[in-house]
Amino acid sequence: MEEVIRVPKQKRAIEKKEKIIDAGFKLICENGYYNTNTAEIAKKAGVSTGIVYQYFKDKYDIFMEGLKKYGDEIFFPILKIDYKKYNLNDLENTLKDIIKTFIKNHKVSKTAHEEITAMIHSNQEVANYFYDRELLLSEHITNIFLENNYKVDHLNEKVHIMIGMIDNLCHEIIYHKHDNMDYDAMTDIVIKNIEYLFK
Amino acid sequence: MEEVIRVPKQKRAIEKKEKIIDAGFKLICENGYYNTNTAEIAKKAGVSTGIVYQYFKDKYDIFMEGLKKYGDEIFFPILKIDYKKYNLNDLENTLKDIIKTFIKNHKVSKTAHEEITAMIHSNQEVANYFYDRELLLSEHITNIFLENNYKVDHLNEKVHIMIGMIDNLCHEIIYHKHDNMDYDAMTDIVIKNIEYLFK
Amino acid sequence: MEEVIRVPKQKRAIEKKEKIIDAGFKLICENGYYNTNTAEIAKKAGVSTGIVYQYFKDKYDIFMEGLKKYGDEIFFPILKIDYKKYNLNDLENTLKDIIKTFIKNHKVSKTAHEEITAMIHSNQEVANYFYDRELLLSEHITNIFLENNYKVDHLNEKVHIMIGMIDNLCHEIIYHKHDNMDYDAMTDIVIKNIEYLFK
Amino acid sequence: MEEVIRVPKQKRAIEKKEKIIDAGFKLICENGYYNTNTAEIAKKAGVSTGIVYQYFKDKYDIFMEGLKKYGDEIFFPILKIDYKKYNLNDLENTLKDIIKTFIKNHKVSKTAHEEITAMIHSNQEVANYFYDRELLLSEHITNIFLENNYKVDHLNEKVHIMIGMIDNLCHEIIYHKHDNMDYDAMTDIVIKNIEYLFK
DNA sequence: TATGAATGAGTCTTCATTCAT
DNA sequence: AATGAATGAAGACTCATTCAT
Repeated sequence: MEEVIRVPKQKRAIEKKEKIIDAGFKLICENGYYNTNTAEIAKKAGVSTGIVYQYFKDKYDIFMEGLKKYGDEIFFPILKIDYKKYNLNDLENTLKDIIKTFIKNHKVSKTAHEEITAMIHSNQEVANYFYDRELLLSEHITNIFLENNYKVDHLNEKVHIMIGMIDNLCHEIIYHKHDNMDYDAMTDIVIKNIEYLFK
Repeated sequence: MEEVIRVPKQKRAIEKKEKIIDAGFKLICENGYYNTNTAEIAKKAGVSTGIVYQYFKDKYDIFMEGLKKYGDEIFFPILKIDYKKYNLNDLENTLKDIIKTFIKNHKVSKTAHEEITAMIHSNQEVANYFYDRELLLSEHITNIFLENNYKVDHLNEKVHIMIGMIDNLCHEIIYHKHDNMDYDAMTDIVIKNIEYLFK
Repeated sequence: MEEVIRVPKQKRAIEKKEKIIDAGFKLICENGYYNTNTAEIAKKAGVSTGIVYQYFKDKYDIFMEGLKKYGDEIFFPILKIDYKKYNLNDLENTLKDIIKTFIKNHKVSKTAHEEITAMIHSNQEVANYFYDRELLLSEHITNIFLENNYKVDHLNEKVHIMIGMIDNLCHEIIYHKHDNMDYDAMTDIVIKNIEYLFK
Repeated sequence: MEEVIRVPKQKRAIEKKEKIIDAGFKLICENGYYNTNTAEIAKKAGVSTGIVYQYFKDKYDIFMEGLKKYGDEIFFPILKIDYKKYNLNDLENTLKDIIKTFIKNHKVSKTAHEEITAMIHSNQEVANYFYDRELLLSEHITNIFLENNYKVDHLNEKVHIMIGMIDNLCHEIIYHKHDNMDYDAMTDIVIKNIEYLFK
């Protein structure tokens, strides 16, 4: 019976913790770690400053839990893609699809990534996170090719180059800071290049 | 009475200002803006904390002057290259040369860049600096091609793609975090790809 | 609406209150008032933090009730001794007995006393408690002598001196921090001195 | 030349540091470590909160420096006495002199001691301080006797007992909480007892 | 009654900036 | 011009106490 009564309490507590993570991580991603203080986080989460420290060791802990919770989704959404759905016989459309996926979460990801990047140097845990995921991303994409019987030399290297190209392209498309750029053309060029890469 | 930021005219004064910029910018690039305090900067510069504010409006100003002074050298050394020296008939060696130039300053540049990137979002001036230089870099490289009578469609886009590829390649080579990568092969692949791009 | 401190009447409630007093007073005696927090007390007592404030006005109240409950037992166990049992014709053995009694509870008492003493200055109630008990202790011991027809001048003063000597002796014996001390000899000397005192 | 100019600055800085120690240690001795906050200390010292941390690592450091500076003077003034001045042939007057010395600084000492005692348990450094001084005090008094060719058994033990008696006596005299006490008589009794002790 | 989540005032400490000298 | 001591606002974190359930 006690169990039954306690459950909603736990649920509420969990929800509150989630709210703090969400608020904290969002603020940090938007404004940076040092431009975000615990009072703001608490306020945005709709809680008092005190409760924050009931759920988290310190401010850094909030951030780290946010990174664990949303990191993949924000920075590496492509990891969630089921590569079995791809048919690399139609590489062009596959790439277009991947590019679309990249773009979809790229905007928030890029800002967040840049606000956070500085922490990679001062904090090993953050550095490890990104290192691990980049490795996974490479492996993941490589697997897509392997599954589709793409047999090329230096697959690892080529995948890495490809990811970089797509990443740059997406960044460019999203921010399109350069008004003398034709993004459709750019996309085509990138795709052609990748096709050349894996020929 | 309005505070007056002194413009040093005497040699010693100028040297002092330079020392502060050098010390401050170096520390910020290495450890980040928020992990560097003015006392450290003054100490490393060999001056008193008070004098800092005779030459600079605030801590941010030190950083900004450092960026103006060293930014190009660190982040965009390639802008300093005389493109007339290149002969694009030998594109391969030209690219190898460019890659070498990138790599040379890339290491310090990359750490610095990552420590600083976060400031792009909170500060328009920093954002503008990088935006302007990226534009210049594109133009600069584009000019190398134009000077060498490379006439291709979408030159701007291709140059941008090329710069991205080189940038990624250099980053990978310098940090070579991935032990399953063959960097020589990777370099060759990138060069081949760029050649394909401009064919 | 005024807060009401509940006076527990049901057995379970009374037990709960006792548990809180016991846990709280013990922790405070061991670690000090400011090094003990209510969460710890509640946890050690096996109750929720909230319930504490149903039985006690505040943290200080817990301590004070603990002092009232255990103070005599810990700090003044000698007050519980039935002085009729003593035969001061055999002063030596009587003193040895008293010393033994002192020592028995001295260890816990001394730590507790030292952790608590600071509160004497900031709180009149605590000060009064110790003042009253010291008085009682003097009276009590004095009575032992009176009952045994010890008629000496300045009995009050002598009793006070005696208590001090015994207290110091016990403290020394228990902590025996000084390795150049012969505690048996010391005890003998003290007893001799007290005998001299009441001759 | 620089040296010459710098000296007064250093002097002022040292004075300020002293002021903080004095204010901090006094407040802590009077009100206790946990009842004294850095803002109060700074205010009483006539400085800003910030400067405190230029001179001291933390609040505890202020206390500890105060203990080192004033500890002996407050808690063990007798250590400063030149024991060569004593002639133990006239033990009575010597003791009266010692008692006077004890009493002089006893009042502040006792309050301070009690406020501080709690820290002995949580902090080894404080514990060591008092342990060392008590040892020194014993040695010091013992030396007075040795210098005066007092040859008795168990000198250490007797000295310890004597110090305890004097300490208690002084405490009683200063606070004279017990209105049924004749302090002159008590002093005489104590002196007689000590004489008996060393006979 | 009982729970334990929640509150928010209070504390220590840091650091960009100012000021007396 | 130069020093470095001084300022004080701001931030992270704690904890006695209250409150919704």
